[in-house]
Amino acid sequence: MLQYQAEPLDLAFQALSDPGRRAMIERLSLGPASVSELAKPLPMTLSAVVQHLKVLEEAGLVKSEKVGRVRTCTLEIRTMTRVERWIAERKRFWEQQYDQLEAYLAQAAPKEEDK
Amino acid sequence: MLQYQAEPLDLAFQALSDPGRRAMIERLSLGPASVSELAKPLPMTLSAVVQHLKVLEEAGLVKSEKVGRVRTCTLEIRTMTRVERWIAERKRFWEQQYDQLEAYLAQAAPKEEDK
DNA sequence: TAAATACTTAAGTCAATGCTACAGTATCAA
DNA sequence: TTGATACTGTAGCATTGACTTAAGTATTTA
Repeated sequence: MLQYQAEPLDLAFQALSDPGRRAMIERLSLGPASVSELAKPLPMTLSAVVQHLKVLEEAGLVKSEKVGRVRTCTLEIRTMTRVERWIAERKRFWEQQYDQLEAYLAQAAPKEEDK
Repeated sequence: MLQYQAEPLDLAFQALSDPGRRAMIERLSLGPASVSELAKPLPMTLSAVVQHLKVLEEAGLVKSEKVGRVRTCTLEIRTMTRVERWIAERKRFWEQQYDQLEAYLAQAAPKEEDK
């Protein structure tokens, strides 16, 4: 699947496709948290959470720093924005095309209210 | 991975994580297309494209209809919007929290310009 | 200093993915 | 009716992915 050079968007969408990882992102959108805080509500071992965290960090969606024995994680909002933007752009093209159709229909058979 | 009941967002993010499938979405954002039109620019067999198409349809990102021997595919903009919204909401929470921090800092040590 | 805490790392397992090849099945066109 | 089009469907294969268990390593706390 990702045996070629994976691009940023591949990694981000892939990371967001897992409900556990999305739960972690949801928690982090409320503010920084430690690894065990992220793990607490999830039905899996700490080990698994650490692995999910790695996926999120490699996707650039989360960054973390260790102080003492606690690793604190924070959301990387810029990557979220990049993902949002990709979708917004596709929607924009779609709507443009839709507008063109409307314009065409309007000139072909103008509605009363548009005359 | 998806051995439990997969939710809509799981499927959508998963579908969007593949560059080939994103290319198909990009093409469809410009307007409807047949399966072979979608396949033409992609470095894989038609068979593979059909399989990707199935993933996109199951995620609700694309719908298609067959007329004669041609299957025409169109983008399902509403699912795109749902994905966009999930991200926008996380960003909103994040920014709220950021605003609160700013407000706190402002009352703790007001800057000249804010007095 | 001994015990608890908070991770960290490495196997190992098993299902899910992304392909290709190959063998169809309906249209449509001459 | 013969051939080309435009898919469709399935088997097989190599990778990836999402865990768990088990065995650490630093830091704090008592």
